[in-house]
Amino acid sequence: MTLEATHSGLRERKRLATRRAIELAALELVDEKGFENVTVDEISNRADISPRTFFNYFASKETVLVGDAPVLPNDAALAGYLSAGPHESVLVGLGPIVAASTAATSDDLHLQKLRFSLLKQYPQLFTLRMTAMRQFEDSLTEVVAERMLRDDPSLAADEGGLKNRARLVTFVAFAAIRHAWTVWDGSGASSGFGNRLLDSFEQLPGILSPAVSA
Amino acid sequence: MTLEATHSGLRERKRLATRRAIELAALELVDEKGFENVTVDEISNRADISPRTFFNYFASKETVLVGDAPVLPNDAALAGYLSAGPHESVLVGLGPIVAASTAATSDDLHLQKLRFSLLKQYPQLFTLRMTAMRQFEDSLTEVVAERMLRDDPSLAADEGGLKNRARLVTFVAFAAIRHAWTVWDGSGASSGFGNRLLDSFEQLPGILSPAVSA
DNA sequence: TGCATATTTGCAGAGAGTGCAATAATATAA
DNA sequence: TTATATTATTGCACTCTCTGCAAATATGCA
Repeated sequence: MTLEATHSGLRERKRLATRRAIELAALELVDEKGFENVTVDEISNRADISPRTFFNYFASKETVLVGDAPVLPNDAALAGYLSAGPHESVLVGLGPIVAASTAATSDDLHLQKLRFSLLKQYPQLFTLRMTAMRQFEDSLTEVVAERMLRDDPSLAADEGGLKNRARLVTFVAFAAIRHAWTVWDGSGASSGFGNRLLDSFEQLPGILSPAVSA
Repeated sequence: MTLEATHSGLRERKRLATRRAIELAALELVDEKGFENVTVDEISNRADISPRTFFNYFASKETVLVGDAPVLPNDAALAGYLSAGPHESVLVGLGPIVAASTAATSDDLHLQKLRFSLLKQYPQLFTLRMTAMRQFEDSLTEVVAERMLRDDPSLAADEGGLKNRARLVTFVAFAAIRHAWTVWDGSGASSGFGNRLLDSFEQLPGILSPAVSA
């Protein structure tokens, strides 16, 4: 139910098909020839549209490659996180939520793999994707803040402090996401990315411990 | 002692002056009119050089704005971190090193403030700067790995695991850097950025600890 | 069918960025 | 100082990205 997806007239379907054709053409071409050796004209040719139409769908040659940012699911996992109580880590508990968010992609497997490979290969694209995630980051920060508030209602007294603390948690969560990306070897698709993600989250408390458990 | 800085003939000094003039012109213009309303031609005009020369100094309109990435200092602080021993946190101890690295800028205060303001205002620029920090990130990861090895020589058995662990530590350190940036209000220059940075690092244990102090 | 609305396309043009060759400035050695 | 080598600056032509606008085309709906 993506706003207009239920309508699904001929127009809608054609638009989606065109969008997908452009993405596919772009990803394949860059995979074949390298980012800097591919022009928008070529992409448009392969996708059977005019160059002008390309820019009706995507703002730039980069944005067509990075894909949509994840969206926070409004489901049971989220509710569970919010009410987990003060004995569960505010940080590690974020793992399953992030995993659920990133799993909900409209891409098929082929596109996903191409994207992943390109994001690893071109830091500029990876970084652009991270920028695109800012909104997701903000939603996450709000969720964390609410969870903290539920765990300890007295935090409401210092709203600014709460927000800052929540932001730090979110940033660290994104560090875990980056880590999962970096470590996940495309070939080792043996274990899905979701598991890899949870793994990185669970490693987080441990990076402190060499000093603590001494 | 930056490779050729000791030479300091007329040529070197002119080059530096030109570089600085371009940076200043670019930062001021973007501050005055907004990023998208400034052209390379305008920047070149104000800096009294030809547009072609602009691209001899900087690869793009963006790179002139973000400044150079920090470099790891090879000093006492670094040596202290490496030999701090297993009872000091591998993560929090990174704070002073990062603070020292970011403090060593060739920018004067005016440029620094303009840059900071623009990086906050334009996410694309902030992201570009983060990309530029990748090399610094790699150096940091190596330092962390060596420190871990000194703390526990048995880790040498699993080289891949060590590297991954060190990477996670570095990524989390960068989360702290981002946090410091986000929280630091330019106006509140009352406490320098260095202190703000240390503050964020010291908040990390409170977030990573398995459970709150319940 | 006929009308309203959305999509595609071509075209002209601004701006970013590059390669190349000419020119100017600086360094160096006699 | 002068001749010569090296490096920096510049102009020019060119490719590519991206935008505004208006004409043409396709779809939705009564």
